[in-house]
Amino acid sequence: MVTIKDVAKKCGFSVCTVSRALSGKGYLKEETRQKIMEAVAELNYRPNTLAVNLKTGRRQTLALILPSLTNIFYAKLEQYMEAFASEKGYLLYLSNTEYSLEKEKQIIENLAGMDIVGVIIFTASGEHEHIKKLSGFGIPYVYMNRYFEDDLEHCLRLDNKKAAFEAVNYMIQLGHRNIGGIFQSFANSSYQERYEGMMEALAAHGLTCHPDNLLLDVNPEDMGTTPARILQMLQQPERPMAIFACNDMMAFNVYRAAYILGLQIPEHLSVFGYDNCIMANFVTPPLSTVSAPAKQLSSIAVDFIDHHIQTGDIKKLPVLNASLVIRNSVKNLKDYKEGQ
Amino acid sequence: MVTIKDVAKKCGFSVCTVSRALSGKGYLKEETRQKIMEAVAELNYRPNTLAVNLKTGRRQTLALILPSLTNIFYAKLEQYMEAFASEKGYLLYLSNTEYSLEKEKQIIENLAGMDIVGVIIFTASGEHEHIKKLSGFGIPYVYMNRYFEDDLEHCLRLDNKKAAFEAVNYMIQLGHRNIGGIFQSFANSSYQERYEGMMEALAAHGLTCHPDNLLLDVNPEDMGTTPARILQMLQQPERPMAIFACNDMMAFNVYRAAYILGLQIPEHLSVFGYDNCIMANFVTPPLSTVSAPAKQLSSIAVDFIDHHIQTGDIKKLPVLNASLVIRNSVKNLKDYKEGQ
DNA sequence: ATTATAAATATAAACGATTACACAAAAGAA
DNA sequence: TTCTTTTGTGTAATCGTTTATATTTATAAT
Repeated sequence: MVTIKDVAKKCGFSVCTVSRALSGKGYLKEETRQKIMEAVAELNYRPNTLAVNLKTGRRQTLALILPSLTNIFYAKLEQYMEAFASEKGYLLYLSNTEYSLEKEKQIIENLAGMDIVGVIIFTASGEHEHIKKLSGFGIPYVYMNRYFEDDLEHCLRLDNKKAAFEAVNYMIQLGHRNIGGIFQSFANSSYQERYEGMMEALAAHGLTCHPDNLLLDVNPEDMGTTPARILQMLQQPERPMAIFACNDMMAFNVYRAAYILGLQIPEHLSVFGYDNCIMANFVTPPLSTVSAPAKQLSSIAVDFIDHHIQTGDIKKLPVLNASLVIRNSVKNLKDYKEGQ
Repeated sequence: MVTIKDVAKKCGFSVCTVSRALSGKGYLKEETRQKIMEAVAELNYRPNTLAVNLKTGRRQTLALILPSLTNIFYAKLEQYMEAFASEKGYLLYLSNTEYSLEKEKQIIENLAGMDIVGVIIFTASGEHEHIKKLSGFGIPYVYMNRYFEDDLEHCLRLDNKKAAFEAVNYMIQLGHRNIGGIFQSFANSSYQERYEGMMEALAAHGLTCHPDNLLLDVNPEDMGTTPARILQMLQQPERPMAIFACNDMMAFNVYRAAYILGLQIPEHLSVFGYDNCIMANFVTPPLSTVSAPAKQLSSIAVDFIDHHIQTGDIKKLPVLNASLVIRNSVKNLKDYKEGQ
């Protein structure tokens, strides 16, 4: 590696002068600067950020911890995060836990020693003691879309319950009565909230959901049993006529099951998703889904961390609302009846 | 920040002894170790990796530069890369250029100073002088799925031409004659190769492609004109009965256009994709596509970099083959004819 | 008891940068 | 000329670690 010392030797000035020439601070003869720059160019010198950051104490990297990147919702978020972070002068270090708590813990543990100044995390599990530790290291952090009663000031939340309520309510309004649901593990509080929203919407209309039409604790990564469970649900005599899926990926699983069974969406089966990922536009028919304000979410998260770093105090985090994006995956039974 | 000095002070031993206790090297009384560990725990001390890496010269981070993460193919690759990298003891620094050459250049420029020891890049453009510079900094790098004549030893290639040939040939075998194509910019050599493969397959059967059935230089990010161009192509009297798309995302655009026009796939229109991204499984009907060996690609790339770092020499890179994954998006016209 | 060896700890020099401080030369003011 | 002030450059301390070397103490060998 070529160091600042090599440059100094090459051009005959002191290390300090070279450093000055590069940073542009302090007095410097133009001629000297030129010579130094020449040497820099010739040697292909680049300052070692390890050393620079160690010396200056400037730490400029934020960590974004996601459970997955194949869920396109996270991929979209990553884009926004990167944009906002770089706007504020931070680099983004991306980490992917693959839904593993172990990996998450390991990453957090490493973070403390890395030159990381803030952490934005979509934790995969309900456990979060390992994350709270970051406080001890003086590293600001924010949980995305999670509800932890004992650490609420760090939770940037979405009103998942309300959004799910609205989605299910929408289906009920269109005349659906027999509505099924598919949910991932409640260890992720946001899924629990979506579940509660669904149940409340049902209850508000005096409806219930037959246990056979409710899939709980479904594992998104499991390409084996997940499709099987959905197929099974759809083959019962009392099968649901509409399904609320806890996220788009689950909704796409329903699409596939429907395809296999020869069921047409929305004619024979209605589906509602959650995430509004890009593919929701491209499936046939386009999926009606809940849209989380990814941009806003990202902007607030980065701003929260930045503010904490700059001032040391904790900004109050809002609870954001998601909205419904209506496309063509839910049949309107009202029109149908009237039309006949 | 709590440093090793603080720990030393707290427990009354020297900095050096504390360092030893932590690394487990050299002689150390068990009692001392215990005391030190207590202090470490009490102070919540974590070594500063900036300093550690600066001192040890151990640089352990590889950079993976992708043009996008919303293209799920890249997301999948990221997963494998991370797995293989961590297997070899590297961390992965992920960077997303959003298809911008400017951003790519900027990232490369920064890399030289960061504690980055190797670069794996899917460059978005045909320009690559900025990447070749990495050699000057002593940073190993590998281009993924690109063909650069003047830097071939760093190109990990897929035989895109062959794969495209096979895909189009497959459609021809099933009886298709009027086949259209959709391609992104040829600045990305891999798309040019796919184009050539298609043309060769056509030519091999004495077929050609009407210019109106060939969309070139389509911009994947452009949600405006891209769909419009596809719709237009499909509304011509001489519209193609089958389409070879340069990647799955483009194929999904065709799906959407077909949905809008009321064309059924594959009954009225056949489609072949390229990438075998996860969603190819979930669209209706499941998409036949070219599958790049993502795992192998990742493994070889990481191994190449690692080998270069360890030994200093450049391993010869192979040209990998992609394979066809046949699902249900291409109609079999032969059977159809015979069936009638 | 003396010496050699092993075990436990400390001192101090790095790693590659930044920067406070010191110093010298040139320019301007008296 | 002499004293300030400005400009240009160098010296050396520092960031938080690791580690070669030195030093002390305990143990074993003679």
